[in-house]
Amino acid sequence: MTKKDTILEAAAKLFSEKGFRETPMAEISKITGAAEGTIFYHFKNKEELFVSILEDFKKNIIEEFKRFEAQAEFRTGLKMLEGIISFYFHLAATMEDRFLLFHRHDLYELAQVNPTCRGHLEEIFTYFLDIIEQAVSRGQLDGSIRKTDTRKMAWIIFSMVDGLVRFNTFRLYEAGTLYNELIESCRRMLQNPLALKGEPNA
Amino acid sequence: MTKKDTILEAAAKLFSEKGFRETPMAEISKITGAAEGTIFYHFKNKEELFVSILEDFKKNIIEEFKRFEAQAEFRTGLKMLEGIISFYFHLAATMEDRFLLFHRHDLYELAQVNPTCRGHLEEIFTYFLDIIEQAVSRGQLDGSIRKTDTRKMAWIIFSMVDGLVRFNTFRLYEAGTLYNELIESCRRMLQNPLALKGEPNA
DNA sequence: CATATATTCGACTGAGCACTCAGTCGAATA
DNA sequence: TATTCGACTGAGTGCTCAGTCGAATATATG
Repeated sequence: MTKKDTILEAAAKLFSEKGFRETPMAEISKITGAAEGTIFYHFKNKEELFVSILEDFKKNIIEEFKRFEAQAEFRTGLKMLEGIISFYFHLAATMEDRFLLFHRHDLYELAQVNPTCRGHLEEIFTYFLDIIEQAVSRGQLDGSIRKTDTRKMAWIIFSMVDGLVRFNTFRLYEAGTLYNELIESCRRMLQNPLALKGEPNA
Repeated sequence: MTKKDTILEAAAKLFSEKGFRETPMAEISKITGAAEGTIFYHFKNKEELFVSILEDFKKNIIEEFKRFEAQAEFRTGLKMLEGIISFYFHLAATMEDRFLLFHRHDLYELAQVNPTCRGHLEEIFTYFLDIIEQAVSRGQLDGSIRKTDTRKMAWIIFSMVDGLVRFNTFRLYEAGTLYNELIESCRRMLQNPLALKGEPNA
């Protein structure tokens, strides 16, 4: 691992745990053993370092989901949606620190002034919304999901799922215990009443 | 309005817009016309000022909801829940800056080290969850809502609603356009299938 | 009116911080 | 052997900012 990567990794951890503003460059330097100058040699400034981390997160998370999509097979769109939600929970647990970063306000603030940052953030959102929407569309075709505006439905589902992950991240509630209820609620929200007989969910 | 109130008001606005760390005391001083020393005369330190603002927000929002509860009347628990969601959206729009504060990470960070702050935050959450839970319980009694764990259901609903408000606050999506879809989704999520004939929702 | 108390003022302090820059060093290349 | 390169160093710089302090002014009280 190069020194640059070491810095990137340590900074990601610190920014996640303590926040962007609250992490002095001196601390990154101390932890990595790299001199402060070295950090600025690799990254123009603190902001660019942050954006690099976000870019990595984006790449990682999309890659993970691509792998998941390629490997998994679902009988219906509804099942696919359940799989996506489940995988989102799984990722949030295994990449907990990165999700903390993703849920921090720093990011949304920076996105308002830094176009590169905004670009990455939007790509992440768009990606999630797209695959949710894709599952909903498929469900509408195969009859497992009722007819609605797919994009709007995607927003609502994403809001619900990500909201619970956030509560979990902030230790306000143990989201895992809500998982079954969440899936059940989604089913009822989406299910095509006509399909009840033909496609049991048990 | 006393000088203290002027400071409180201006600080709330600035903390909401720019964040806690990003708002220097000097700016609060400049805007209010109060000297920096005056601010520290009324509030021990910056943190205490922030917590005072949170306390005000808590009082205001709970008061608003109390007024709403007292005035509104609902035929069923499900209708009551729809009313609550609607009112939450309404409040988020009219008290937009305070909600921004409520959705900022600053708050959750401070809550982890400052017990008073944590206390207020938990009271706010508890209050919202309680009234949602109350509506769900009532719905279960009158048959408009299916049987589930009421507390878990409250978390899911709150997560969904607050998540959309947050997207709106951060200008990621115009939450208003999702309102109808949201209500419809909630209905389906909660509705007691047995009650469909007896209690039409139109 | 005198005295005490509450409030307000703003210059000042010192710590913290992002970022700079002149220079080191080891490896590659001429 | 001489020269160039570029990763790396860390003391130094200038600025921002929360919080202090002593003086000034308003308000209340006897």
